[in-house]
Amino acid sequence: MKPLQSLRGMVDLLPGQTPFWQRIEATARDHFRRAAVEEIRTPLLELTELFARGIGEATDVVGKEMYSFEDRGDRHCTLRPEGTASVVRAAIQHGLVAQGPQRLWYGGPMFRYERPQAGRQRQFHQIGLEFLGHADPRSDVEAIAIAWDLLVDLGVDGLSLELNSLGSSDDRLRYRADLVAWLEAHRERLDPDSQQRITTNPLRVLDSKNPETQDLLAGAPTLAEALSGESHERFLRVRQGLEALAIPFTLNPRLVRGLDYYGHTAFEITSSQLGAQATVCGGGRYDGLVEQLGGPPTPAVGWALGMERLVLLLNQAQQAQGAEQRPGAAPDLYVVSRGVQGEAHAMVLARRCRHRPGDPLAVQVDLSGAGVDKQLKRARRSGARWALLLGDEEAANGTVRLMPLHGEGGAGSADRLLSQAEFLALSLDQLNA
RNA sequence: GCGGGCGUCGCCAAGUGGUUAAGGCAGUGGCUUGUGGCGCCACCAUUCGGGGGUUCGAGUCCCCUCGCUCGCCCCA
Repeated sequence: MKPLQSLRGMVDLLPGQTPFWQRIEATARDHFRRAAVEEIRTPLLELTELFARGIGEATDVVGKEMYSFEDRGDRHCTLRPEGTASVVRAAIQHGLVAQGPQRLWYGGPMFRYERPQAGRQRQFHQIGLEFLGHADPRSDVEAIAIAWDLLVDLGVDGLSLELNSLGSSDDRLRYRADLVAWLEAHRERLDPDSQQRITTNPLRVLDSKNPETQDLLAGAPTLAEALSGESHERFLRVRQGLEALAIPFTLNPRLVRGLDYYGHTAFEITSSQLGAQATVCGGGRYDGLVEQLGGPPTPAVGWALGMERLVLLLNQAQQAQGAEQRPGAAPDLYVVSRGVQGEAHAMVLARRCRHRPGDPLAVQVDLSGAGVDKQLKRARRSGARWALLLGDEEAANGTVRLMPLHGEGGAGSADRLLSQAEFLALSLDQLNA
């Protein structure tokens, strides 16, 4: 029988990798706590309509990337492709937005049916932040600052923050008309992809990777020129806020986000050290979404960061430092035993060590029944700091042999014969002595 | 959905038409029924992702398929 494999684009996280994930999660939690942001957890499965209405029918995410199916009650269900729509739905459903501004974060798996490549999988993980009910440009600044500080704290370098303003929906409508007219006038000189997008999503043409198209675009009307005085003023205040916090950014007038709900501030944090999928964190303002999903008019801003891409960067950073990979769950103590009495004794002592008051120890018991030298070899490889040797003699007279595993160590010279009670009473410092 | 590259043991990896599929790491057993990063010995792929074809003969050539990977599109 052939062994089964995971589904394409669905990735197992093996023990060698999980410490990176735990570190990111712990750091994120800490930053959110310090910024008074509360966690919200929503279902992985939602009605398809939520995403269709929230993200936009015409977007790629909704048009071709959703994991959708009908359940046994003929409901149209979709595995969430992003977090914002669900969070907004939950906040409306439970009256959160009616209770005043909300500062929320979430984390977990998202699903998009795309061709996997570096930094992109079908099941991937995001951590996201959503501020609901704040219109002030300072909320944009704070949201971005939290993301920036988190990434910096994780030790990721080579990051850059790119910023743009998409203006109000009126601004965009006006600009869109101007842009389409201009693009139509230059249609023959555009690459085929961009020609397509004149009708499907003209703003995206600005983002084209075709060099000739980019050259041509130098003469196109810009979004910045199309901003109303009010939008312009708002964007200025966001920029000033970031400058006041000494968070470096570059203006990118071509930055256009792919989900329909974004307006005004849009930003991405990218890394030069990733492949083609260089965006680590992306977000912006989405003032119309809450109302569009049936809630009261509520301004909002948020972002999401891609865990896999962050893990990629942390891996690279570690390799660059040549850091040695230590077992993630190395025990303090490795218990080696021999003989019927000794083995029984080992189980009892291991449990006492794990549950002793004061300094509980992380203990691994060798369960192989192999010879003592084999067990000691494994003890060393486990990364444990000490080994405990237990045989029938020790079991009979209530003693243990304690052996430090790292450091110089001559043959057998360093092990200590202790009574059980003495051993259990040793503090971590005394163990090292 | 569209391109490019790749698929030999858990991991790394030789081998490019002629059979006995190297080697290293890890693993298991032993030398050693109780003592340290070793060392030595043994075991560890009837089979080269899968299927079909060409050939006297295929891991090696051809076709199909699956998977991985990088890129496009798009996004975190």
